[in-house]
Amino acid sequence: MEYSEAKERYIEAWGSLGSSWGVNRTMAQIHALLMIATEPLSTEEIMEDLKISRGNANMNIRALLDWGLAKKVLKLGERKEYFVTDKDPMVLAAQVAKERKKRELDPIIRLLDEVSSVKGESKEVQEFKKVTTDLKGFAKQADSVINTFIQSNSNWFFKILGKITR
Amino acid sequence: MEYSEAKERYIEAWGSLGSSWGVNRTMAQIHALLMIATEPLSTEEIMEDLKISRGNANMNIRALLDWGLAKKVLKLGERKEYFVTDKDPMVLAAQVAKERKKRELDPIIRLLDEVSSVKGESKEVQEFKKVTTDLKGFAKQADSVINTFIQSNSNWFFKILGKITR
DNA sequence: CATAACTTTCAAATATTATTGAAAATAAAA
DNA sequence: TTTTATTTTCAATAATATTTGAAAGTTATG
Repeated sequence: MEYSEAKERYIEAWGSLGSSWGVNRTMAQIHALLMIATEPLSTEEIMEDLKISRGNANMNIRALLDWGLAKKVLKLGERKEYFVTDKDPMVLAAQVAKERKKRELDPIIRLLDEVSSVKGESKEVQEFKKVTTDLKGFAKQADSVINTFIQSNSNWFFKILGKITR
Repeated sequence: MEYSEAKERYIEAWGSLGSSWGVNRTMAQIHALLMIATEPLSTEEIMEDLKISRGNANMNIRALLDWGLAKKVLKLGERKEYFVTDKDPMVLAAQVAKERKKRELDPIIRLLDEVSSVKGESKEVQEFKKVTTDLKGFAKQADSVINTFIQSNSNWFFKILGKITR
C-alpha cells in the first residue's frame, strides 16, 4: 500500500472511531495526524492536510489541549504555535480514561447517590433502590480501577492482566 | 426525593450517558426503563412512559435486542410482545463490551494490520509504521482482556483487580 | 504608536442524526 | 377468508451537531 493511501485510511478510521471514545470526528482526525507527524504541526499545516477551515482547526486543537491530548510547543524565533501529542498508546488511553471519568463516571455516581435515596416502600421504589444501588456499587468499582490505571505510568496494568487472563 | 422525580432524573441521565457507551439517547432510556421495571414492558407502555412515537419505540427496542441488551418475553395467552433486560450491571457491562469490540475494536485492528504494512523507507513512512504498529499491539492487548472479560460470568474480574489495585 | 502576524470568536450555513406518524405488512383469531 | 391486533417500514420533518469564513481580538515587532 502507498503511504498516501495508508495515511488517508488511517486518519479516516481514527476519525470515525472518535465518537467511540467521546470526541468528535475532526478532533480525532487532528489527533491522528499528530500521532504520525514527524515534527510539531502548526494550525496551517493541519488545515491544509485535513482540508478544514481555520475556525474548525482552532476549535478542535483547543479541545485536544483541553483533553490533555495535545500540547503546544514553541519554535525558537517563531511566533506561530505548534502542536504535538504523546505517541505512547498507554499514555493516550490513560488520558482518555481520565477525562471520560471526569465527564461521565463522576457525574453518574453523584446522580445515583441522590436518586437511590428515594423515599417509599412500594414494589416500584424497592426495585428502583436495588437497581440504582447495584449500579452505584459497580460504578464505584470501575472508578477505583480507572483511578489506579490513571496513576500508573507504565505497562504494569496489562502485564498483570496478561498473567491473570492467560 | 419522590419516586417520580428520581425516576425521571435517572432515566434522563442514563439517556445522555448513552452516547458514552455508543448507543443513542432513546435506546439508552428504554434500557433504563427496563432496568427498573418490576415486570416485562410492552411497546405501548414504553411509548407512554417515555412519550415517544411507536416507530421510534419499535426501532430502538429492535436495536436493544440486536445489542443483546433486551429480550422478548411472551405472556401466556397474549399476543403482544413484552421486553426485559438483565439487571446485573456486570452482565450489562460484558454485553456492551462484547458488542463494542465487534463494532469498533475488531475493525480498527484489521485496518491497522493493513496500513502498517505500508511500503517505503522515508522518515514519514518509518514513523507511520511505528505508530500504527504500536497501536495495533495495544489494541490486541485490549482485545484479549475484553475477550476474557466477556467469557467470565461473575465478579472474578473486579475481585482480582481489587486485590491488585489496593 | 502603527503595522503585521497570528489566534479566537460566533452567527449563519451545512451536514448529520433522530423522530414522527401514517401506511403497509404480518400474523393470530373469528 | 375476513377481521382485528400488532409490528414494521420509511419519507418527511425536526432536532442536534459541526463547519465555515469573515470580523474582531491579541500580541509581537519595527
